[in-house]
Amino acid sequence: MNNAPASPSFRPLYEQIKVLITQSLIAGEWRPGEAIPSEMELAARFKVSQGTVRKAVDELAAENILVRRQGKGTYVATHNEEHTKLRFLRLTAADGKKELLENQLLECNRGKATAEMARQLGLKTGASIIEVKRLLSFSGKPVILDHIIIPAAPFKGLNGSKIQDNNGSMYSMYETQYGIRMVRAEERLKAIAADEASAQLLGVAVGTPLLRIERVSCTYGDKPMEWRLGLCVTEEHHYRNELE
Amino acid sequence: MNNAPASPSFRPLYEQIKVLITQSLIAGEWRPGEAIPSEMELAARFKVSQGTVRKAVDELAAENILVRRQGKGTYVATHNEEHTKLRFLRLTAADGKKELLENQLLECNRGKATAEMARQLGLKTGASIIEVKRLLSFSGKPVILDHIIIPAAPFKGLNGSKIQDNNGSMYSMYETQYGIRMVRAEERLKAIAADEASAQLLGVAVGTPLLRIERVSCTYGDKPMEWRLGLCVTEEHHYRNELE
DNA sequence: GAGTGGTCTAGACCACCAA
DNA sequence: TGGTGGTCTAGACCACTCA
Repeated sequence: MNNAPASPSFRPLYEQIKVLITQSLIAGEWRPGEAIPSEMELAARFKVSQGTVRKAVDELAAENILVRRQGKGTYVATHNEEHTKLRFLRLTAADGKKELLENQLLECNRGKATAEMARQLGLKTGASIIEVKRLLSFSGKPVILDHIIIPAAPFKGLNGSKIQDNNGSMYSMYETQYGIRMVRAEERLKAIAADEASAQLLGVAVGTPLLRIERVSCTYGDKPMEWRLGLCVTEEHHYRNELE
Repeated sequence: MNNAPASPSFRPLYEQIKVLITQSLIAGEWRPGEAIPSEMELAARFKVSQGTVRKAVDELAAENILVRRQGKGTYVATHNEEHTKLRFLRLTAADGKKELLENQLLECNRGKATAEMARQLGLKTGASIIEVKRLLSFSGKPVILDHIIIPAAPFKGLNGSKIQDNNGSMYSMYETQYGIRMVRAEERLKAIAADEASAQLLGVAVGTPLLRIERVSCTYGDKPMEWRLGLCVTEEHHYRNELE
């Protein structure tokens, strides 16, 4: 119905629709795993043509924020399903075999954000945080030692048992317990030598080369919500990456 | 003009157009950096509407195979321009500063593919290959020790001086000298300890943890064309990655 | 069969670029 | 000023899912 691109703010209509849909996701109007309204309904709601909604949804689907299912509808993407559960876990066995993943919780404490951590997570220095340490094992062998920090405010009441429930997927837990979905993450990888504490937990010799993965994960609107440091034994595993 | 999806092979028209465009790229009809025909011309050539061509080109642009420039035309993507030159190089300084990159050629030999290498590159065991070893330095400090293997057939006449010419970018050289563009790559990362030879060349102590990057790069049609093993000192650098 | 997303078309107008 | 890609619309028909 709106024939010309809106003159005041010159951004394409479909980008404005994208923003509106994202805002509804932030507001929790549709939770992870739920269906959003059909293209026709959205078109009516935003007073644009179906094609414009389609382009907005196409891009959100390309960003793994929505999932289209032909004949059924468009859904809010989730880390819960088998296929997408470990989407951010790039570590696989060298021989490509599928492995059983075990999760051992080591610590779960409250604390205050350091200046550096506050900067990473967009908080104020000294803000309340939750700190988790855990050990992930593949087929019984320790492989990843994780140190995870999240702001306490959005994750009220989080404790060790909630983490244990979701068979090791923190992202799955964030979604089902708090409706918070991580849509993007940035990682920095380095090779380091295992120190005494890490070596003992991972069952390797001190000085063993480890892959150090530092990750900041963001929810809708690129808002950082989790900082994570993983130390990985890469003797029998490697980190897969695709460049395009 | 074609109102119904073609009945014999049921694939969307725009996918067929994508294939046709890709074939022209393989055939070298348009070389890296050149403009391809306008959307209207392509639509006429393939006897479809402009919108269908647009969708095909959109996807090829999303895959970094084509580049659209509003008001000018659509171009074959390249590794030559400043912005895209080091697209596959994910290593950056820890402090984010820009650095001067130097390239020191160590070896450039002909050889025969081992069974494993032949498998990786889609060749027959014993096929002729070219083997390159080089050292990349950032601001004078050695950082990456590369071992590169490519099939000899498509790269006739390649030698050390051609590698030196393109200020260290092999991909740039492949394009300008042979019209072969790498569009995709798959990497496997591990942490290993520096052996004697690597340690000496990289100027670190034996046993220093190194980031080991194994990469297979593919040209149009996902045809593998280069295998590469990089050993990286990550004391002052890290490998950046974005997960979506 | 009704409803959803998926494809294709045709035509209008806008923004950008170069001559 | 003319050509290019970019946006938006409207309508037709196809493919898939489910009741």
